[in-house]
Amino acid sequence: MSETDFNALAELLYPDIDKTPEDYEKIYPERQLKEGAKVTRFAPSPTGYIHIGNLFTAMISKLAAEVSGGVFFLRIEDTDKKREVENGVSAILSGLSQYGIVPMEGMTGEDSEKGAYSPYKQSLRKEIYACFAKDLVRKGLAYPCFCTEEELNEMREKQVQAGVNTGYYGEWAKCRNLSFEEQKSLIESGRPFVLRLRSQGNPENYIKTEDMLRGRMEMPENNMDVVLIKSDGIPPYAFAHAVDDHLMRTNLVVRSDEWIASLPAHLEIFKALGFKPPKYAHISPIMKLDEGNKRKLSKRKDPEAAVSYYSQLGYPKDSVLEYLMTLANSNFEDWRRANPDAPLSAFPFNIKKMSQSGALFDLLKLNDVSKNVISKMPAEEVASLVLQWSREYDPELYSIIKDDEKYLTSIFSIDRGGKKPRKDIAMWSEVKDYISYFYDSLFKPDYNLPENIRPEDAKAICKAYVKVFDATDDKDTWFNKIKGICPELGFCPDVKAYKADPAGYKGHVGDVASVIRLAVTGRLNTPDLHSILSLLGQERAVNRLNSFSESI
RNA sequence: GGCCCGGUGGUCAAGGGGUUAAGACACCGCCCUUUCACGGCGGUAACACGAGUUCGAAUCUCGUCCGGGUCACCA
Repeated sequence: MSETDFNALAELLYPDIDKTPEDYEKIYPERQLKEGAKVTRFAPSPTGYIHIGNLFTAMISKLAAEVSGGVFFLRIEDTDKKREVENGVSAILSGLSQYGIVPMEGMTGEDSEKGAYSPYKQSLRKEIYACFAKDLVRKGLAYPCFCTEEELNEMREKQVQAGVNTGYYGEWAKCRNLSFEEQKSLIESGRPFVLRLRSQGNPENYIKTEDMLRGRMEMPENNMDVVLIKSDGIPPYAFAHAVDDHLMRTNLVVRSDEWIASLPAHLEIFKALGFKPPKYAHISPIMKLDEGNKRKLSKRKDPEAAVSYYSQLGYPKDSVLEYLMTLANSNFEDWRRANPDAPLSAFPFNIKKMSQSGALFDLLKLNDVSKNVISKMPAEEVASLVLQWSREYDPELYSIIKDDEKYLTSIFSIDRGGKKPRKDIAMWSEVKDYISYFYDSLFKPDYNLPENIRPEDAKAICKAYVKVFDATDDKDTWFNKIKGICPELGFCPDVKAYKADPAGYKGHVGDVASVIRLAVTGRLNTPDLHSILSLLGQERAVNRLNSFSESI
């Protein structure tokens, strides 16, 4: 085919496209940013709720932009209408914003956006893609392919039988060498077609490329005549990626490492278009252990893949984010210990320090991180987050706690603050059980007396204690009273003295306290007992002591 | 299967020719302590395997094995 044929073909294929690539270069000029500033994007397809891996990449992209003084934007890749979901953009936006990720530019709602490189939704960029596609046709680097699905399948079968690589390439690429007349008549007859890249690559040649995390990589050149424009006029990922990221002036593409395999094709498309490719950071996906094997978290199979899973269980957003940070940069934990109160954004994130192998998602570690996060929150914040969470996910709990936020706050104030705060709540869904004994409607005790205490003694302890108990006592007075009833009950008020002579007593003051704790809370382990008793107040505490001694 | 990327304790990982091979989570023990938690101290536990280069290899090279990814008009 001659140059004039290419031009004629281009006109035939895209008669309505008047703009040239140069026009778009002017419309979307180079960004004026300082040296080294990274322009990154998060580019999901609106296929439903956001995946924890998506959140991870989004967070990394945002961080990379932030630490370099660059731009992080959101582009929606809605080029596959089959997979699209109603309100997909909103789902993504709300998923992100729940975790404090607000793009600086791009889509802001189902049909709204901000920024000078619009539109940020690929389905709205059809004309732009067509313009660059037309340009490639003109240059002889793209051609229409009229093969049907059946033909393609047939070809693939033959390739499998012949033991060669599958795909549309080389001599298998039937439509690659159609004459202009053939193309013309097929187009004019209305046959559907896709536009393919006329690959110039030879897999015996290797391309060298540099990945931000992996360093040098060598891969065979692409020789696939990949699809640039689908029969519906919309490009698949590869072409849209090249055009959009070039025009939006993205200079760092952070994406999951499953894209590595298609990098040679992407690079060839950039080259064909005359674009300078961005830098790439291919990050490893988050994995899980499934019957002894590692595999990528799957949205379909694994509930913990959806970010909603964590909201439902009530992990605070910072817990998830901090956990993800420990996976992203392993020095994060050291930094956090050194800067316990610094905001996440103060961390000197370094994308190059990211690990190259996929990390197993570790819920235990998440819990630990979360306990730390929650332990640092003021009681007011805990109360308000619990209220917020329960309103959505546990209406029963909400109805019980909603009317007295002050009381709720005092519950969470116990052993909070100071240098050694309690770390025993990892997620809000644990709270109901945790605070149950503070609410009569939740208090369903199952008294299990420790083996070393006889029921008669437990009864005697309650009886004696009720007589001296005063909910308004300060802590010292309170404890002294407990010590005070010890001797008459046969218990030792001093633990050390008891240990020196265990045979001389029924037990020690700790055992007495345990009985009181059990009577009042229904359990053997609780936060500070004095605070609990004060909060419960005289009447409720005494009632519980009495009903305890009746029921054992 | 071809191609690509990986492989340090159970998990996350530092370390890139000489280290007693960090640290965190989990687990265990002790201490503190009216319980639990917190905190402190200590412990169990790792360089996939085999060659090579080298005085010396977790580190460099090759091979093997294992794991992951990818081979669409999906992203």
